[in-house]
Amino acid sequence: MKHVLVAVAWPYANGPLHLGHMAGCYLPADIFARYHRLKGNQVLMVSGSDMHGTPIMVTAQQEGAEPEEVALRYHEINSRSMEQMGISFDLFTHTHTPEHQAVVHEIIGRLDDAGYIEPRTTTAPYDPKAGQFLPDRYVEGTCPHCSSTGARGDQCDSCGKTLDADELIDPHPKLNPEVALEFRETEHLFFRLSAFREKLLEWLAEGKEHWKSNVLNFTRNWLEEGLVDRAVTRDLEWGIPVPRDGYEDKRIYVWFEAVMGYFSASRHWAQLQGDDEAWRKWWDDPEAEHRYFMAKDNIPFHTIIWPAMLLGCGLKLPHDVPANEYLLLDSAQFSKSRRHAVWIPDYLERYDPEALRYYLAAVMPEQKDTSFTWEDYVTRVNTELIGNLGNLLHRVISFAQKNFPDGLHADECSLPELRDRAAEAHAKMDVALAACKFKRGLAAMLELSQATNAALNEAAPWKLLKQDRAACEVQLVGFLNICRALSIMMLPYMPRTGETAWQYLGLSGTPQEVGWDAVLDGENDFTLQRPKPLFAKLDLQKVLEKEMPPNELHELKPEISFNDFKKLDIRVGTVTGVEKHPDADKLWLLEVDFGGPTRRLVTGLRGIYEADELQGRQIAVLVNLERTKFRGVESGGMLLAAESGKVVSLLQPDQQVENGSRIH
RNA sequence: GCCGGGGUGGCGUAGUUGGCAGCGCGUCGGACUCAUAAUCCGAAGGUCGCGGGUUCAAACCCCGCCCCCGGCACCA
Repeated sequence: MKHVLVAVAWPYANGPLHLGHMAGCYLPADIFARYHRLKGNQVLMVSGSDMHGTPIMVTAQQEGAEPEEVALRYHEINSRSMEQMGISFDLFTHTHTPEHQAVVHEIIGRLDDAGYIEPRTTTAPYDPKAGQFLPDRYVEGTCPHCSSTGARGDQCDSCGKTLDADELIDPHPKLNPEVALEFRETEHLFFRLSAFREKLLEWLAEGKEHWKSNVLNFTRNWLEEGLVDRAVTRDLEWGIPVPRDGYEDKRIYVWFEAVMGYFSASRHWAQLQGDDEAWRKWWDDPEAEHRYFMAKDNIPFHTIIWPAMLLGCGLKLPHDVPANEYLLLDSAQFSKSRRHAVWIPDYLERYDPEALRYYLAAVMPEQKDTSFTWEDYVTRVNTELIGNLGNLLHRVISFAQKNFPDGLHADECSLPELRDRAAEAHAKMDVALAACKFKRGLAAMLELSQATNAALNEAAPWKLLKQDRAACEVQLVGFLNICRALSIMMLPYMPRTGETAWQYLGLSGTPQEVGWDAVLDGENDFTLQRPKPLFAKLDLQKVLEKEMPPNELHELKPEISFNDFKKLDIRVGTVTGVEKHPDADKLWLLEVDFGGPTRRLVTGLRGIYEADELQGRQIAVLVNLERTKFRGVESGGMLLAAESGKVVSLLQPDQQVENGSRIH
């Protein structure tokens, strides 16, 4: 019996969860946790909502609400999604709790005692009118290198050099250009991340054979490039207070405290159990294993920053960080702002969570990005989940129940070969699940189901029934035992379905109690219940009708007046020249003829349109947009294009018109 | 440009100590009728991105190149 900590990345509480979140970390973590529980190991699975991110403040501002209100709202929504999807957290909390705050303060104290936290005085841009410090990117001024006027406090777009805000000449707040900025001294706490480079390299040097190569490579690369000490406090109001005099107006930077949630949630869970020390079984036991589940964007936080903190206070390091790649939607990344997403709450309104668990496990982005499409979802659910697995259970149980309503009995196993196949599949699954290879585990189970379908056709109990009823009964017990095995084996993937099948089989207790190692134990007696199909078949046409109409009128922007519209000067022009931007890979420089002198446009269409596709083409351009420079080159307008998922398509008049023609 | 991942039959994919290239969907033919028009059997279909090299043997190792995806730089 082992103690296994299943730690899952903390979702930002600024929006609902989508399929990518599920496939990326919550489902794999849950499959893993359920597998270990079935094995009889002690699992502690924790996560929660990250309440303090800047995106939440932005969302709150947009909605005119308080950050806490927004965060709690999404925390509730996401907690419910987790529950409905059957993600079996021992605790799904959030970072805006007294328990989390207490642990964060404790960890900072431990790091501080060990000499890894130090205050440093820096100068930062301060807006005297607003009475607050400003983030560098909200500061504008004249670039000391190229004298361009629109340089930001973090970088000058004109010459591309990175800057500090205090290098700018005549700095002012971007949002209030008339205010003269001051630079005031401000003290912040820094985490001496750089002190951990050697220790982290040592840690990564051995015993990491089971790590995914991308995780390991990515991490080593980061370390090679060197670690920079990072500020862990910020001049903000939303976040965890800093336990130090003089820091009353500051908060702990979210990247620093959110990862501590793994530890705080373990402790919080223990308190809720009524045993404040219960967490130690996972954190103090040298044999305990910690696994962290997340998508690839989170790798450095879990392989460098959090481990550094763990080293700094002498806590247990991750055993594995099996980060996934991304699940894409129709080959393009999920995106909240582009409304390119399938949200979990929307999915759950119409479809079966267990079918989604099946499908996402089958296409899980374990080695590389994979795609969700509704067509593929319907196909795989109908053919693999229902046709192969669901139908097998249904055909065996319903046939046996119909013909032997009073029960079946056999003294020995009538299908030794098939039982061997089951043993083989069980062993394969065991290896795969222990190594977090969930697609492989699922495939092993379906192979068994497929082989059982074949054996059933071969044995043809519906024929035998008429010739030798007793022999048929014995044979059916053999098949029912395979169904029994499958109903346990499917539990990590589809827990509710496994339980339902168990009930139809008329077996006592729950399959969870019986456990993983009892998969091959055979029963001699079955008294079945009349089964109903385990899954509902999907109709592709109907699904597409529901899901495909673009949600055009969702999230409509606020209404504007005709006068507002008249402010836009949109013209037709002809592209007369196309060149590459000298310093940027994604930008074209277009010369466009509007009937007078040509204008230069900088546009991000490189990679979408080839030069010869643009040359000579008429396009629609917003020409009175404020001029900005893109990596040093000024753009005289914005090209209009339609965007749908991955497709970007230029607008053009459907017949040749005079250059400079207005669009209205 | 830098970093990471990937290019395998129409589509989606497996293949980590180099040893006859597997699987699912789709297609075609057949079997069966217990089952959710489901299941099973068989067939067609692959220069394993390209070019070199190492080896008795390369999808796998080495070198060079091309293309795709993501991150950064950046941008919509």
